[in-house]
This record gives sequence, structure tokens and C-alpha cells, in this order.
Amino acid sequence: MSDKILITFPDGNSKEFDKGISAFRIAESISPGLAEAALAAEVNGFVKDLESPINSDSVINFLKFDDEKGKEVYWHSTSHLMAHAIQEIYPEAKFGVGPAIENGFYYDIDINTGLTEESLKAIEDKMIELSKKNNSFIRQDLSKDSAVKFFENKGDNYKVEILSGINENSEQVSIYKEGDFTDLCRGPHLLSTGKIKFIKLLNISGSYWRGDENNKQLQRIYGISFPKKKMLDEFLQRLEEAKKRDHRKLGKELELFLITQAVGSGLPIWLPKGTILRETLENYLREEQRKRGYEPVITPHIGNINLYKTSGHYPYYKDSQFPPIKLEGDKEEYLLKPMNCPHHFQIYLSKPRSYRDLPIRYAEFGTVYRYEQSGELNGLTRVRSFSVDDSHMFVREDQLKDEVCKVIELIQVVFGQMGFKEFTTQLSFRDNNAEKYGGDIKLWERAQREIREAADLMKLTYHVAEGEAAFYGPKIDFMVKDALGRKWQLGTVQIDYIMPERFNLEYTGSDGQKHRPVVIHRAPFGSLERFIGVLIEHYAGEFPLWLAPVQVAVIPVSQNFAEYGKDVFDKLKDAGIRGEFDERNEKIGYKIRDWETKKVKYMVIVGEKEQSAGNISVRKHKLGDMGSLSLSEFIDNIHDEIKNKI
RNA sequence: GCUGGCGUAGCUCAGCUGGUAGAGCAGCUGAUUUGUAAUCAGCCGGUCGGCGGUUCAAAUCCGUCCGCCAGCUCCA
Repeated sequence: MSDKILITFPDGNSKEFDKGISAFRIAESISPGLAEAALAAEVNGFVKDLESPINSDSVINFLKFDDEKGKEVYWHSTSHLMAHAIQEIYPEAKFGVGPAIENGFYYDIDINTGLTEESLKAIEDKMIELSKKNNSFIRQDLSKDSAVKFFENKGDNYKVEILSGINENSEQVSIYKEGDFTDLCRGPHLLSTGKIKFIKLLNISGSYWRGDENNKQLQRIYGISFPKKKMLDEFLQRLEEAKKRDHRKLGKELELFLITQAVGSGLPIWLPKGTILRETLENYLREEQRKRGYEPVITPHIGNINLYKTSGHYPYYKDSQFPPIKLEGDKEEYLLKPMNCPHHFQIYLSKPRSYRDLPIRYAEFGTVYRYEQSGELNGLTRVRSFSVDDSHMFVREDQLKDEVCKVIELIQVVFGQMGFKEFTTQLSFRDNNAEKYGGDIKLWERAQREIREAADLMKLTYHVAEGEAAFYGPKIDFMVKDALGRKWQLGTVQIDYIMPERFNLEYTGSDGQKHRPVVIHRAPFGSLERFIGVLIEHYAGEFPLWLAPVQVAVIPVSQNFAEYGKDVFDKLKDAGIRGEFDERNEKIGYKIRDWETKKVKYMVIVGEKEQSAGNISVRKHKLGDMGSLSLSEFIDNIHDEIKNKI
């Protein structure tokens, strides 16, 4: 057997090395720069420590900080370093889990002291101190039993619990030691702590052990780290920028919506400007739906509780509904509707249906009410009253897939129009926990198959999330991130074989027999509130003209030109353009600044020059003075921009 | 719902270890009549989130409730 191995690099070149050589030595042999920058190595597709020996012919790829997998190793190692620092400061600390996440890392710890901002600073300082010691991360493989003994001895009962959950078959586990700190970990890690240079601990929060609210709540510290100061600064800068896009802040500044205790938590009020935005979106979707054969309907905001007992929602979601309204001296109870479907089913049931009638597509911007937990409420993205751009479509079995494809097409059109390029698509399927779901497993399997086939036909890139289905059926969810990187579900398509049975929905087939339609629940926006919340952040409040509540501000240079300005303003208004006339007694610089901060796209400025020439000057948001042109030319341009939804 | 943080004028915020509130912006009034991101002056504006308590005295200390923020849990 040869004591040489052949190492192949990403560029296709290969080179011989001694058997058992570490990835680090290979990197060194290429260049000191690479050895310095490499954080870990991907050997035949597996991420490994740089120190781990390579014993056979391999394909190797060095991971640096700009690789996602490299970052993961970097941040994971930082979480160990943080745990080490915590152990130094709070020797009684017990450790939960501490993974790398999308932006940084966290560690869950159990200590008796409540952590504060100052404790974070202290931990941070200690981390820097430990990093300077440049301790090596040393991996040790050992049997599960001795690992259990080790952590029992250390008093780390959470680690012991993790070990007891590790697959019976795997006898070997690994621990990593760095200075005086040892942690259960499958790795891989950096060579040493000195690689971790710039650290920021971001926030503290509670988190239930193993994500179960019946367990003890641990303290979770989130943080991030970088090899270069500039990267940390840029990251913090981006956080600041993101805060400026926050829809709660912009919603207030741009006077789009209001949430006030006087009305109630999670009950948003649409201000005039926000209402323009919302109605514009609604009208846009109405038109897209009209083209696709949807029929608008309108239903009441409350309904007899029996509707929801029939549907099965009431028992499932009793706790997250506003309590029923009981009529005095009457046995009847009404529910603020938590969803629109049962109402729409009544429309279907209102007369006999033939196979020729299907598909039937009822659409409604229906406002629903759900009593969300107080800790969940969040601006417009999580509220207690929201309006679903809902539709329930009743289709024959043979029409189902085609109809789902049509819905996906509509969602793609809508997201495309809004410029949402970065959204994820998730197929939400059931898991094995039968209690969570209603209906026959055979129907579920069929529905999941249909959904997957439709998603493939429409060339969606998706991932499957088991256990994320609704209780009545699987769904396709379209999710978008907000300014702070939190994922929100917007559009959704759900297949439902169960409600049709519960409500005894039927149609007469060509064979003269009764058949059961399939129901599709779908909403491209999802909820108007959430969608607009995310949209505000997406555009940072700088809406495309067709959506902008104020499209043009008309600003006379001084009050001497107010009359001419008013005339221009009236003509814009007659042309259907949403404008405001700024006749305040202020200097022009003041007014320009004001409209710039309000993110109004066009300012029309008129003074001596314009009045005598009979034209206008245009200033564009962020771009400045665009020169002068005739009013009619300007109106044509604006009309084009609105029509083309640029 | 849970853990932690926060709650002072419409907005953004100051107010040290207790001595009963302050700025800028916004608003109003007046002067100015202005040329592409803040003209000047004056005025108005707060039961310091609510309720209890400690104290001669509470925005400040304690308790409790409410709300907001971050995360966890939940999400038809």
C-alpha cells in the first residue's frame, strides 16, 4: 500500500502528499496566505478541521470566511469561545446548545444571574482576552459512556441529556477542548481561538430548553464575529440601515397606519395614505383575478359558531380566537370570523352544482380576527385583525393540478410585480403526529403528491417542511424576509379534501352521480397587513409611483407664485395624479427637504421662470433637479410610469 | 403566554446617587417673499404608561397592572 495520497483541488489540479497529512499542511504548501485565510477544509464534501489527517485520495476545498460553510465554522467556534468566557465569569454556568446561525451564533446557558447589557460587555471583553491566548481547539473522540461521565462530572446536565438522545448506534462522540473549556461538539472548529478577532454580542433573550415551553427557560445570548474590523463595522452599519427601513418606523413617519391602545393591541388602523396604498394593491389584484375568472363575493365579519365547529377549526384553535359573542336569552353563539372559508362554502351550498360549473372561484378581501398571543404581536406583520386576499376555489379532481398551477402563476406574477426576487417557497407537509391532522391519510398523500407535481410543473425551487401543514391539508407557502431578516409567510396555496366532506359539498357529475369537489384555499398577498408591512421595508418607503400615496408635490418658490402653482396642481389632479400643494410660507430649501424626507418621488417647482415660460421644473427624489419641461409632457411621463408600474 | 429590556410633549431624546420637568423638530402667531435638503423671533404643548406603597418630598425607590421592543413558544 502506498504511503502517498493524491489530493485534487477545486481547479482540477492535483498533487501528491504523504498519507496522513493535515489539510493545514497542504494549505501551507500552496501559500502562506491560504494557510492564514483557511478556516476549515471541505474534504470529499465533508467539512473537516484543518488539523484532521487525510488518509486517502481526496478532493479538497479550503473554506475561508467568504464561504458560507467557512463562516459557519468561524461562528460556531466563536460560540465556544463565548461559552468559555461565560464559564470564567459564571463558574456555575450550565450549557445548553450553541450553534452558528445565519448571521452569527448563539449559546443557551443556565445561570442564576440575570444577564444585562453590561454583562454582555464583560463577556465580550473576556472573549477578546481568551482569543488573545490563541488556544488550539483540540478534538478528542471518545465513547458515549465516557462522555456522559465527563459531563456528569462537570455538572453539565443538559449535555448529558443531549448525549442520551444521540443515536444508540453511534458509540463514538467527540468533544472539543480549548484552554480550560471543553464542550460536547461534532465540530469542526478553527485551528485556534486567535482567529476570532472582532466580536459583538448583540442581545439576550429567553429560550426554552429544547424549544419546549414546558421546559426550563434558559438565557440565550446572540452574537456575531468577524476576522476583520471593517466587516464588523459594515455589519453593524447594515443593522442600523435595516432599522431605518422598519415598517413600524416608516409607517409612523409616512403616516400609513396607526396602532393605538385606544383601539387595542394588534388592531391596525389604516390612515388615509396607507389606505391609498392598500386599495391600489387590492385593485391591482382584483384586476388580475378578474382576468383569471374569479368572482368577487362579500361576507359578514362574524358567523355562527357552528360553522367553525363543523369545519373543525374551533376545537383546534379555541385559544387563539376572540371569545364567542353570546346572544342574551338565546342559545346562539357567534364568532368573529377567524377565517373566510366556511362563509364561502355557504355560497357554494346555496344551490345545486354541476360538473360544468367547476372550477368556481370566490374571492374576497375578507378581514379575519385571531387572538394572537401578546408576545407575538409585531407591527403589521403579526396582528389580531387582518385582511386576507382570500379565494376558495371548488374544483373537480381532474382539474386540481391545473388549477394549482394557475394559482402559482398568479402568485409569481404578483411577486414579480412587487419586485420580490428573494423569496423562498416551502411545501408544508404533514408529519407522523396523527393528532395534529384531520382526515384520511390516503387523501393527504394524494394532496401532497398533487402539490409537489404542480410545484415541479411551475418550476418552483422549494424545500419540503414536514409538520408545517395546516390541520386540513398540505400547502405551498411563499415567504419573504423583513428588514431584520425575519421570515414571514405571505402567499399560500392550500389543498383541502377535508372541508368538502365536513360541509358536505357536492356537485353532480356527467354520470348523474354526486361527487365531492376539492377545495383550494389561496392568498397571493396572504394578509394585506403583513404584505404591506414587508412591502414598506422592501421599498424602504420609496414606493414605485403607481403605489405611492403622494405621487407629486407642487412647490411654489414663494407665495407670489402660489396662484400659478395652484393651477398646475389642479391640472395634475384633473389628470388623476395624486399630489399635494405646498403653499407654506417657507423657503424653497425647507420645503424640498421636507418632501425629500417624506420620500415623495416628484417635486414640481414653479417660480418666476416657470410662470413666464408657462412650464414647470421637476425635481426627482434623491436625484435632484431634472430641469424644466411642459406640464403636459410631465403628465404624459407620469401616466406612463404609473401605467407601466415602474 | 414565557424570559429580559424599555415606557418623560405629536416625534426624537436629556433629566447624576429622591427636592414636584427640559431641548431640538413638528404645531400656532408674527416678521421675511424666498430658486433645489432646515430664515428669524415669540407662543402653545407633559396628572413623566396606569394604580398602589415607602418618604416631609417620587419622573427618580418598591409592588402591581398595561403597553412596546428582542428572542422563545405559537401561527387556520
